[in-house]
Amino acid sequence: MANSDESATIYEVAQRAGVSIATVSRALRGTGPVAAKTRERVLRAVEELRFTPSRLGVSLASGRHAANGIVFPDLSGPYFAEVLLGYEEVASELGRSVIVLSTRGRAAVPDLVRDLAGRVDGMVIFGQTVRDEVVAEIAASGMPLVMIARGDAVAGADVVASENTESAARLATHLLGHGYRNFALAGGHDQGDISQRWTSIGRVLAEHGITPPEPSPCEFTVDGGYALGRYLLSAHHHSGPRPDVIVCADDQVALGVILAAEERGLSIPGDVAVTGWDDIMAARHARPALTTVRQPMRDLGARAARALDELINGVRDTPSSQVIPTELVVRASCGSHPLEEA
Amino acid sequence: MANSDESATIYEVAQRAGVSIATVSRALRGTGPVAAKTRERVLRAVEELRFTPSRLGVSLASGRHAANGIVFPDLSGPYFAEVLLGYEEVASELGRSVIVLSTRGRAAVPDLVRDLAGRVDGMVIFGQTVRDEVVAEIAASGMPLVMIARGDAVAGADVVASENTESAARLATHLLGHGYRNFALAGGHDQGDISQRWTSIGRVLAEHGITPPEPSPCEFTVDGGYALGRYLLSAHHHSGPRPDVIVCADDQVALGVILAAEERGLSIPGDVAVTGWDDIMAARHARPALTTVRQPMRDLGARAARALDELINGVRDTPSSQVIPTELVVRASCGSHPLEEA
DNA sequence: TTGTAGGCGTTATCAG
DNA sequence: CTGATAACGCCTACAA
Repeated sequence: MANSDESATIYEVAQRAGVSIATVSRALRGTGPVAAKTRERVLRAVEELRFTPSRLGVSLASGRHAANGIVFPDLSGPYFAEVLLGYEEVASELGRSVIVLSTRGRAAVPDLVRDLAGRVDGMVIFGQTVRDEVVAEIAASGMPLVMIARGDAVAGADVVASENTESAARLATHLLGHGYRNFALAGGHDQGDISQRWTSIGRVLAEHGITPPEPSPCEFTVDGGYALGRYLLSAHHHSGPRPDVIVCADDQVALGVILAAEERGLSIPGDVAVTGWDDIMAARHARPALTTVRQPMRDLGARAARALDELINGVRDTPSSQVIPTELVVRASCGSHPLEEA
Repeated sequence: MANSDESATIYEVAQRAGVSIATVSRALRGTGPVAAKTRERVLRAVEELRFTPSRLGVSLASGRHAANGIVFPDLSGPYFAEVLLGYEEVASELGRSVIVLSTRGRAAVPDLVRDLAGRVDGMVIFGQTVRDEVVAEIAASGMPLVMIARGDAVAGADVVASENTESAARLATHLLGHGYRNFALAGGHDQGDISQRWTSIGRVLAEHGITPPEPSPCEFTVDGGYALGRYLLSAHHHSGPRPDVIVCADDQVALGVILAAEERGLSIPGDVAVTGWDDIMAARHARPALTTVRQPMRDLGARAARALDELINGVRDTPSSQVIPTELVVRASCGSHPLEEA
């Protein structure tokens, strides 16, 4: 078999079929009239040569990449993976390839994002991964844009986010119902979805005459939560009493805090209650099982993909904003539940 | 601001700088001599027009996509996410974009893979995601190819896998040391890395005079493990005695089996021991903590990316095969440890 | 040192 | 119905 390394071009097909390249293109794309007999000849030539149109040629001529990008702050942990899953699934169904970019640990993020922009027809960006200025530049260039989990809107971009304010208030209220009064907030963030939650929790606490604590910063990983947990639960570092509940920015942080508590010989929720956010797989299986707020991560990705497709195809001209509801998932880590058990 | 929607071309830059496009190209790519003064004019024009070379143009002319693909059987669960993380990180460092494709639930996989092949300079494919015939076709077309976690080799393709046979034997030996004799294997697979493990475990059992059990098929998810666990642990469905240890194909299955055991009122490891594979995050936090075999998932991705880069750049002409060692992680779910505690 | 012109692989617009 | 031919945006011999 003389397997040529390079794949055939439309010219070779045309020559073999004894027609012009225009006819080949028409026959293949059904974009114009072609005599049945001619089409057959073309198709046979295509078959024999195993011709596949070059993506580059198609894209250059049609002006479309048939691909879209997604920019993550990080790819570690279950949260982003789930979003990607939902995104890829829908994008693929819509006939679009997915190019992923993680900005984690990368220096020249703006350049990477610009490069990505040159490869796609539109992109999704997680809030707080790319400087506002760069996002604005991309948006201004006319690139269809969908922001995920971003607090403030960007001109011309769609927004898909999960609900934060109400669910955070529900969580706070639930914890107050358990009788906790000395809250600690694990995982600081001055903008984006997490800050929305802290603000909401702070408001509820204030309504109950409790001064909202300042969120303690930490990395959003198990290790980060562990380190912060050790700090929060050590007597040395605190003037006031030990917190009776630690509300964590996400489940990974919460798992780390639980580890730290165990190490200190503290029982959960007996000595200190812990809650997470997201409802990742480990939350359900943890010891104790983690009270958390379930985010519809796949749906987040899926909706972003659909919104982006609408933008790209010009189905919609006005930007849309979707907020997906979340669900409070009460498990053992926040204490026994007198209400439910009554 | 008259922000043109379309970005500038090299022609506009050339015109503004009062030079030819060839000079612009040379100035930008440093691919030929350019007078310092001329270069300056060009760079200023580039700046003013915010010119970014079109990827399509560059790729078409240079014959390179500066991108590579990766084909997953699925994107759910922590395993694939970790591999992707390692892969994207290295690929990005090497200046290559990453296009992901998940074949899960998709009908026209061969077409999707062919399309992907048209967008990249090389690709990584997980074992058992694409029919051998199609893989061979891609390889024969001259596309640099790296297979991950695939049992048998493909002509011309690199292979990166984690070690299975030895670690499975180690696991089996450890469990025999606990005194277990009635094994169940959860998660059937007739080829690929998982079948290697079963084979290895079977061999060790046989050496101890135990007839190796047939692996029970199930979906590789928590739900799949739960369903199978219910079956394996129900008296009705078994003529022989209940298994005293269930070795699972991966951690997710194991977590599901644990759930099923709990539901049946069986204690782990008291009534039945359970082991997983991979060491995903939930394994460490599960109740009881899961004995498992840690796979270096990020490293798997990272090495695949490097191997692929070598193939693409022709650094290597003979295919390489890497096997990454794994680590037996003994936790509570397989029983108390007299040896360690002695 | 710089410019001209051909090529990369399609699509699409015109004439025929 | 079909065939030239001009884009699309860039790179790079080859000439000047």
